[in-house]
Amino acid sequence: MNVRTLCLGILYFGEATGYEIRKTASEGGFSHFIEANYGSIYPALTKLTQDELVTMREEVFSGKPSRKVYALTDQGREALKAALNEPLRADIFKSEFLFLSLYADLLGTERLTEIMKQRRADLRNELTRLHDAMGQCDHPGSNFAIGYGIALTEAAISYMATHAASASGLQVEPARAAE
Amino acid sequence: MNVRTLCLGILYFGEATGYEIRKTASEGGFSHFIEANYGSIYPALTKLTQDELVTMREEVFSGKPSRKVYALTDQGREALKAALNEPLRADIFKSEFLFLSLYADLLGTERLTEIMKQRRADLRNELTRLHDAMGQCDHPGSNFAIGYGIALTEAAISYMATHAASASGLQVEPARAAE
DNA sequence: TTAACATCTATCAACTTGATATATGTCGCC
DNA sequence: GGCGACATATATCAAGTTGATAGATGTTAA
Repeated sequence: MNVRTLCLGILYFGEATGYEIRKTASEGGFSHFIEANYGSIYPALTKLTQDELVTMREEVFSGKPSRKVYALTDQGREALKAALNEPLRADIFKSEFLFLSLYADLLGTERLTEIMKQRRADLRNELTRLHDAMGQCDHPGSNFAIGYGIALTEAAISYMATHAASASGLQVEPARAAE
Repeated sequence: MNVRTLCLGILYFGEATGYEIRKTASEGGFSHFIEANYGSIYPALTKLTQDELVTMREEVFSGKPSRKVYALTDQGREALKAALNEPLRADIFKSEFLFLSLYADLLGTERLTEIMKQRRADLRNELTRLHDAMGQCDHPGSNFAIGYGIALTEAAISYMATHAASASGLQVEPARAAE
């Protein structure tokens, strides 16, 4: 899925500026499965405007930078529908953390401990963020997506907890804590 | 993390061709958290050879296409260590499936049912693949990474199972199956 | 008042993706 | 034997994305 479809999808929920689209994608309730940067969003919005899938309205204020508010057209709504009926692509998951874990023997206990601690903190924060997002939202589709995120984050936290011993010393046999 | 570091990391476990590196990254036991294509691997290997972080040995066979076997140098091993001590980047997760779930009301029951069914099948396959990978491997770091994948895949399967009712008709209130 | 942070636009080099092309070997099957 | 499908192995490239940066202004807290 490309950023153009992503923009259409976010604009489906209401008009927005490029800045707001990025915020929704990268920091909002959906940020656990979406990502987009300015460098792809702004060109996408320009292209979508040209193709008349969105409209652009510039709000100009004296002595303030203007904002460009984009909104979905009927054509845009159809294009979104069409895109949603394309063959579904597989999820993408990339984890530098897991990559690092492969090289535990190169890392040293201190670095390893720090990484594991950081990861546990990150997961807890993510879980809080997701619970907040769930609380602020009663749209069924969104709840399904956020719930999925919560389920996976909880599983990750649980895995980290049960593997903490082997995690801080991966070179040691796992799951044989105290012999 | 860039593809150069990824190549160094894979070559740490032994020499390989570009083809094999891609296979390890995209289909091997680590493919649930790593990804790389020829278009990034081949340029990366060329650069790494120039920088003397890897060596290249060309195996020529008469009447067979030659293969270029790459191996880590001592400098390369140091470069890998250095890269592993860089600040850790956040995981990346992108899911077209979850994105789609946001627009359940645009989709129609049939398409939605098909997607959910497909996803359950994909998750089961992924779990099998991970269990196989776990069985073929007794390196502690790898087991930790694969175990993490198994834990999250199981959580996803479980979530799909408990939310199947609301999933095939997201426009309906979730978690109120049989009233 | 001053620094930090938020809103909003936009750009761009470097990198990655995804598809494709080329050549040959191997395996199963009728 | 021959045929098609798949595996090994190289490589390229347009199009798209990332990640960092720049610039202008507003707001908030110390």
